[in-house]
Amino acid sequence: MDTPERSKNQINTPISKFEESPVFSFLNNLSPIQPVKSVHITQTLNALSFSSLPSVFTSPHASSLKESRFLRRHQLVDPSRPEFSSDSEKKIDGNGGIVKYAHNSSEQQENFDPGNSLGETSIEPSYDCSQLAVEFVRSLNYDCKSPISSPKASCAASNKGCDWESLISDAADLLNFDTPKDVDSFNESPRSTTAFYTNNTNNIQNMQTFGCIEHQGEGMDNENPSTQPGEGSCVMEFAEPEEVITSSSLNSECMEGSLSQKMDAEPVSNLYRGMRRRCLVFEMAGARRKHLEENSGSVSSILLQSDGNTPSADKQLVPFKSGNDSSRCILPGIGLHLNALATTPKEFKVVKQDASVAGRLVIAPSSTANFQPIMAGQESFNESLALTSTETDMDPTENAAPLTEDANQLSALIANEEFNQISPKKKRRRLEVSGEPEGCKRCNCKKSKCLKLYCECFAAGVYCVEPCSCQECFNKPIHEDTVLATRKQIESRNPLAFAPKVIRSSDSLTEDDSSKTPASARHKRGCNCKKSGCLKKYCECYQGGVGCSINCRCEGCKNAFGRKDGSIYIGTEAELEEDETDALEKTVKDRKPHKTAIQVDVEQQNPESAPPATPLRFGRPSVQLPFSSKKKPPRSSLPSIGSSSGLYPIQGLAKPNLLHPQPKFDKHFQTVQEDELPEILQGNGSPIGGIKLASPNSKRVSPPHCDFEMSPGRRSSRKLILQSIPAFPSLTPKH
DNA sequence: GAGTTTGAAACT
DNA sequence: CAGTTTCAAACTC
Repeated sequence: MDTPERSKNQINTPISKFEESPVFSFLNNLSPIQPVKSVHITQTLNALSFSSLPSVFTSPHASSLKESRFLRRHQLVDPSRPEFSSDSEKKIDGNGGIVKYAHNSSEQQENFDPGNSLGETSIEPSYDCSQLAVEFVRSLNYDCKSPISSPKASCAASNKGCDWESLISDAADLLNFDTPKDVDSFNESPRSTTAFYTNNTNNIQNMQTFGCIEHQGEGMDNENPSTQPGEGSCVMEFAEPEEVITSSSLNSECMEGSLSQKMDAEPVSNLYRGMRRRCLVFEMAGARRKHLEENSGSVSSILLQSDGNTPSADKQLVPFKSGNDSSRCILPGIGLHLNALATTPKEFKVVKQDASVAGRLVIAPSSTANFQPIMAGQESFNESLALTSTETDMDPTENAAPLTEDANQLSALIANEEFNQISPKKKRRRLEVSGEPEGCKRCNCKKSKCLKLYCECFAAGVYCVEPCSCQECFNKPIHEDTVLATRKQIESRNPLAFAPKVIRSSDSLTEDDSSKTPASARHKRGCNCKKSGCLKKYCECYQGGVGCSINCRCEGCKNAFGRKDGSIYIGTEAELEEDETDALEKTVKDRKPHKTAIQVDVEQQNPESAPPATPLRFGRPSVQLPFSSKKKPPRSSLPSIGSSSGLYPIQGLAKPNLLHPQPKFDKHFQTVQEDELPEILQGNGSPIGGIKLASPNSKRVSPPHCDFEMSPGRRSSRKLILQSIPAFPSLTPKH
């Protein structure tokens, strides 16, 4: 797989959905070249794109589901680093949903030999899927506005697609998912979400000619001399694509029409030009497969043809590359997926987003519950965009332009990355200043070797990337074994160690109760702040954009997102003084939130009506308060986080989240599906659950009962939560 | 950019 | 489980 040939192939795939546009022809000429950068290209595929798809299509659930299903690894494009390059491959086991990171290492390469399994198992069918995948990617990209086209990503994925079985088997060893469901889903589902994507631009032409996805694969093979049947194709899994297709009612007519349009839309958005990080994301397809089966529609038939042959393909990991920082956050893509996952009730299993960071590799969470919030904010944002712009996305005219830009911009993007890499800190600051989400994580570890939870990257389940200024870093693909072993060790100590720190109730719950209140989201363990008053990012709750809860042992909590005591702060001694000072703020703030609450209600009632992009949606009402007047908001951005969980009903999609720019919040927002959430969390866990937004004063609407109820006994809830979490373990890889 | 503060993570 | 140490982010200057 890692062979140079493949890399070349990857590069070629620019995909095209430009067929009609003159640009397309131009690209075709160019495409074959860029083998080196191909990696970048592959990376460019963002989870975002995937996430976006669902948004595009009306069914929110589907979207959410998809995200959950995927394990993603994001890689930043780094020409200098082979590791991140196309070489790294992702594999998912059909059975176990096992994910393995393939590295450049010879071993892995051997496993991935293009010639091997690919051709046999899935290639033909895969083509169909590939197109779908491509479309998805494009659509996603378009939504996300990631400059990099899905094609690249697809290519990377596809290159190794041939070896799926072998890969899967290997991967299985590395990562095992406990959840039987996933496995079953994979096995059972005839369809494979994975699609094989041809690298060559020529393929695009073929596709055009054929007009149908089914034919695409063939055409591609024929025309592309360079691409070997097995090798050339890139495997991508799209949980969503299928859904999308079904939802959209893809017709045999097809792919050309709607799909091509979608493809066009993908185009790279200018937005992505910013820094990019490589993120590898592993997604688990299992859940999604189930979903597919259920949805198996006309479209599915098309897709499935290939899949049926290659069940494993579904679980393949897809490398994504986020176009811009936001994208990086993978979580943009990732983030979205994460969010979706959170929103999605049943199907999602675990995804780690490194999410936050676009460019990082996401390590499959050992624990089922692990969703890394990584780009959640961005994702949400993307989704929102997608939702709002679905129509526009479909518009071919727009798409064409972006694509061309992508090609041209690719070099520029790479340059940007390099530039960014140079000074991580500066970069970060820039991003923060600019308001970009921080989804991408960067660490500055000096002693932990990035193998402890001190390391944000490690804690997020992602590999350190160049932007990191860590020393003696072991959190790199090269040391995969070490990383996995360490993770395992840490998890043995604390199964929830890699679980999302912030848990918000899912859609169903949120819609009625919690959703309206910021309280819906809460920190898993709660904070222990003593001096910061939970008003600084030292506080994990605050950092995560959520209010403190019963679980918190903080002193003098003033968390703008919600005090642990509830709306009424009975405060600790010291706070009384502060309260006075805050009084003014409150007066102003309280009203704002109130306003927002109303708006929220409206949205909930008419979720579709409200445009996602509206500023209001960005943040929770409460969120704004904290930063108002006196205190300056945290550097990065205000945590709009909360908005997602509590305020906005997640119905279908977490629209509000999408808009949220902040990375960290997003990151924390790893969502857990309602179903999955322990009852405690859903109900008891968030004291707020019962609270209604309407309360006039409450900047934060906390249920009155909280104050009274907050007895020490309540804190026990924390323990309960932990217990509940174990339910997710299935996701954790077995070793 | 260096130094300080802070609280989580790790250790005892 | 509590106390202490270590660590790196967040923050300040």
